[in-house]
Amino acid sequence: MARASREQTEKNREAIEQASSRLFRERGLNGVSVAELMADAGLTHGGFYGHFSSKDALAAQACRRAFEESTTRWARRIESAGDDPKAMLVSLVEPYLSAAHRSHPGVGCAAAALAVDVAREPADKPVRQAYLEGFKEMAQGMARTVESDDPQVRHEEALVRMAMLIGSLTLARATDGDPISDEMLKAVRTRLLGSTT
Amino acid sequence: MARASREQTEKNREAIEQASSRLFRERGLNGVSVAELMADAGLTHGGFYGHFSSKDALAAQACRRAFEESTTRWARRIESAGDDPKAMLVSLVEPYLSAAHRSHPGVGCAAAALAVDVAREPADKPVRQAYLEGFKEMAQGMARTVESDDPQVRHEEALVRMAMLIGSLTLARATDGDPISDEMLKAVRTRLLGSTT
DNA sequence: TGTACATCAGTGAACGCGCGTTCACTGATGTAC
DNA sequence: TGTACATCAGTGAACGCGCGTTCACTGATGTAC
Repeated sequence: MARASREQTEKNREAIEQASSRLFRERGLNGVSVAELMADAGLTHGGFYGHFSSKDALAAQACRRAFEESTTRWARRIESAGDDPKAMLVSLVEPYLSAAHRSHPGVGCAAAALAVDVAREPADKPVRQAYLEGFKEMAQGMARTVESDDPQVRHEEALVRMAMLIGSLTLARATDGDPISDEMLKAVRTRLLGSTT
Repeated sequence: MARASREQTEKNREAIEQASSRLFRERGLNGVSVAELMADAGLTHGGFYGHFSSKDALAAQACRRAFEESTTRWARRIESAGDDPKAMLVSLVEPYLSAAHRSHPGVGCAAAALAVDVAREPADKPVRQAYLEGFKEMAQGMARTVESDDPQVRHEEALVRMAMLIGSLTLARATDGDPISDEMLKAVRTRLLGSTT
């Protein structure tokens, strides 16, 4: 295989970003090598630097993409729930605190999967800015589910709910295999949605 | 330097565990090399395997030690607060959601610092069991601060609070440098302690 | 539309480097008498 | 208590390996006429 068509080149870049977005969430920013990412995209490692200037640059792009997935999914769910804040909240929380989400971090919430990795990156790494923007957008989505006319109240409540969701999911993943993992998801689901849901 | 005395050997092992407990929390289980750990303890890397059978074995031991720090601290604070559940809760939450805790993960909560790393480890790695036991002990401490006679209620509420604390701290670390980081800590503090505190 | 050729996306070997782990060695410690 | 020597904690070089990145090369793609 030699020179690829413009169309194919674009597809390849797409494949690299998609593979990275998934694998970084599954194994962490330092848990996947460039060679693995490229192999997962069906390419060899040498071509990587034709698409990205460095692994750090890709990390930022993959982070952006992972958040796009998450925010788009949330926006769709919020739309489907109509104008009912409670229904919106249910549509976000139910899938978030599910066993399926716990066991598939690669296609799950970027804010939860990448939080600790990003926290350990130096302040000047591009991935931090990408995370910050993505997280703010998710929090804005969550704010739409808060029943209040006060934007400040909505903002604060949204942050509390984000902390609960991400904390719960992260802890459920770390304790997966033990009953307390399910208990963790259930306790927060009940707290956010009420015991009847 | 040749053979060390029994006393010195014990001190060295202690130093390795302490360095690991701190550095693993700061940089993650895969973010520190054996050589760095040993250098931090004032030793050269070759002697490592006289103390531990593998880096994995040390990771489990360091995890246990980090949790011991955290649970001991919590137990001390709970004792100091007397029999007042509200005072107990304040004594745990105030320092937890502080800027100091955010900026010093190496001496901070093990459950928050290691959660994502542990979640990515295979089920059979010894560090997972160490995390699980440590987390359960912290949750039991938190359960003592819940005002209820029903153990089930205390357990569930403790899990919700753990999720809020760990989620909030983790997100505050990932967004450090932006105003939303402080807002995150403050929102959860207010929610847990009330606005007057 | 057909031909000649410059471009450049992807390949795979290679770079220096740091990793976890092993091991021959050193010499002070601990022990046997 | 003093002496002779076996033990073994720590050293530092070395192991095979995989990392991020570079680069000479290939040959189909895209373009100029």
